[in-house]
Amino acid sequence: MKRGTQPGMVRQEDVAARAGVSASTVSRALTRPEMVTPETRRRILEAAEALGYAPNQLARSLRKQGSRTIGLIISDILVPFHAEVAKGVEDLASEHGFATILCNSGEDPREEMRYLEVLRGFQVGGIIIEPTRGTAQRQRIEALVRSGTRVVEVDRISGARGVTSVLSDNLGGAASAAEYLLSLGHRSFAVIAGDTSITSGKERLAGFQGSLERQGVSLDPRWVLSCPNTPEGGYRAARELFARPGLPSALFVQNAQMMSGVLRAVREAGLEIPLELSVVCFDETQWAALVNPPLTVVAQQAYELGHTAAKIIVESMERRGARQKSRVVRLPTRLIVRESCREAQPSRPDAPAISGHSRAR
Amino acid sequence: MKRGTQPGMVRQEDVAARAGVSASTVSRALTRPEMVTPETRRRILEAAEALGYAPNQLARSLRKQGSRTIGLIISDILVPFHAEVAKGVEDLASEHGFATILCNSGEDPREEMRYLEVLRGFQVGGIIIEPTRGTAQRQRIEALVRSGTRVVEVDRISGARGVTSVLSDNLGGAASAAEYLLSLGHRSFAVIAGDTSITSGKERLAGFQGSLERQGVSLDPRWVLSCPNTPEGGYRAARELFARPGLPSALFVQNAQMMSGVLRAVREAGLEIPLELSVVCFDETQWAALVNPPLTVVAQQAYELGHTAAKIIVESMERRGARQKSRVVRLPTRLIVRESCREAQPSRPDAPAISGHSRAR
DNA sequence: ACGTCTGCTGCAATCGATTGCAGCCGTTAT
DNA sequence: ATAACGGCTGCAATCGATTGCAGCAGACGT
Repeated sequence: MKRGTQPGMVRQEDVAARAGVSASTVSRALTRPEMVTPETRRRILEAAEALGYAPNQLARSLRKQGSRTIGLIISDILVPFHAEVAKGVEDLASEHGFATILCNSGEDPREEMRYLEVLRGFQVGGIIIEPTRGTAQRQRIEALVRSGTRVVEVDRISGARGVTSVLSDNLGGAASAAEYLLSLGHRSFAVIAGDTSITSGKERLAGFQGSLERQGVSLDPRWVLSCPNTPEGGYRAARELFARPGLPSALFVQNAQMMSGVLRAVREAGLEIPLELSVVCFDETQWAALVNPPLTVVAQQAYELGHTAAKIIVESMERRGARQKSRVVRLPTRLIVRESCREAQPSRPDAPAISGHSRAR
Repeated sequence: MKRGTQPGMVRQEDVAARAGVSASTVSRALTRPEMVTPETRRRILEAAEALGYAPNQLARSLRKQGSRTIGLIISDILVPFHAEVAKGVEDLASEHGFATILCNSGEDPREEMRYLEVLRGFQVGGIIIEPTRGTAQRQRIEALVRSGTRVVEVDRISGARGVTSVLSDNLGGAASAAEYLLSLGHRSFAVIAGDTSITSGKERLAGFQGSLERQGVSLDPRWVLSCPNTPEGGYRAARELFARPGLPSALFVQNAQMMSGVLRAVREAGLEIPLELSVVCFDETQWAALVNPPLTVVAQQAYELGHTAAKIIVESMERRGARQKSRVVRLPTRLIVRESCREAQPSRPDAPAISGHSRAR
């Protein structure tokens, strides 16, 4: 009767009964084979197989004080960059027998805090998070770390002390874009910077600007636009830029989400890339090579970002003694040159307002 | 000393001590407020807050015989369609206080079986799976369902009895593509069908072909190519088609992954779309409107697919009495007309082999 | 032949939250 | 005044796997 309520529930004890041993022995046969006579072990495995036994991870984790689980908090799995990070995490996790709990914070600090709490409740072995700006979360993260939870940040830095971060060399990546444009002769630039309150945005802007300045070229702040990191944000920013007189000859877009919006604006404005405007953007995507013209981009190693973060957590769990010390891992970026930039025209007297020719269908 | 090992671990008992009650009362204050005096409850909540208490979900789930968790098995989170499904699942789950465990099967039946087992071990409340072909998995799924685990299939059908499936109206979607092309006057067609051993591929092909036949047009099987559901697969299939003489005037590509490969082949072959070839593909993507020309596609409600599947599981858990009966939910598709098709030329004497002009950069 | 050691197994406590049952106290009806 | 009742709380068992400790058998040495 009692058994009937959960027909599928097979416990170690059931396996033990069938194999004629005690539950302890079953446990040992499964987790520490060397402690059990081969013959006994064989009988137990056979019984387990016959009954379709699967160990109850909840009970195991409860006893072991920690589950083989990694919590992943990202802003939005629909953004290909995040999906790649997630894949990297999941691959490494599953390779080591860990499960991945996926949480979409939607860039909302309150959701992020809630998830942090939820994951703690699940006794996860570690948390990988892409932190939003905000001191409340930073403090929460610090508290978690102090209480012994392993936390690794990806893509951004919250500023919390004692946390390891894995991210791209945003400075270097943006600088390589700047250098490339400079080498083509460009001297006037616009930047669609996106959300500069998060570290990645800040770093990319600083990298781009710094590289220019090292070459004695200054970036006019009126041509640097902040906006939400979304296609819509990019679209609006681009529209605003294109509506102004004296458009610079080159544009740097700080991520691919915004870039897709920029392309829409480009199309609507009837601008010719790279004829009238050279463009480089951060992030490689499936479609960067498919659009017209193929885009020159700064590629991040998104998969490796996630993979590395997960590896740090798993390794710190395996050798459980050593307390992880915090550090920052930077993964290099790579400039992929395609066809969205061309040499700056020697010296147009002064940049004429872009012509208003009708959209080229 | 013992306490010192896990400094962050606060238990109900600790909260109870601080509030001057027993652990049972703490439990009730948290989960069944009406059973506790308001004043007591207030003291308990205060103590919990002060100590930073978070309930141990593992212990709770162990006792309750089931966790508020949904397992999601998909082939690859990098495919935008799957990411959207995942987002739909995660959104609904988190709305109801469920966590989502993400598993990438990589389309590998053995991985899929392994994950099924892992998820059972986690005592998940339900499993959402995108099943690969194969009888072994079908049987495993049937066994799971018999043993009381809630399983919902998305996007595809494994054939397992007793399972609810949520998928797109592939037949209707493909038919709408066919009808549209027919209405433009096309009479000769090629299809890049992808993997026709999985139900979605099979259904789309059947829908396309069926629609043609109802109009008295037949589909020449030599112009129907199977291939892996990947960009590379689409690329190779397209190359093969383009190398043959007598290319039909319209092409149907059965998903977006393959479509991105097809575009590459189109570019390399120097084909003009829609001038020399009209194209429709299944799946809406971020980039469908960005490429040249913007693609006419059959859009699926991917997010809703995941959302609906998760809802079925959550609802069946809430009213735990009722055993879910299996059913099939079909979500409609929508044809989005852009610019990748044009009217068929009245009557070219006979389709000339495509010209081999050099690649237009 | 006896003691000792090694290797395997079982017993029982444990992880933290939940819940049936019983006890306690104050209130109300008779 | 006493009985009955209802509301709130605590006790202790429970979920399933793990593990320190002890027991037991067989091997080996002397």
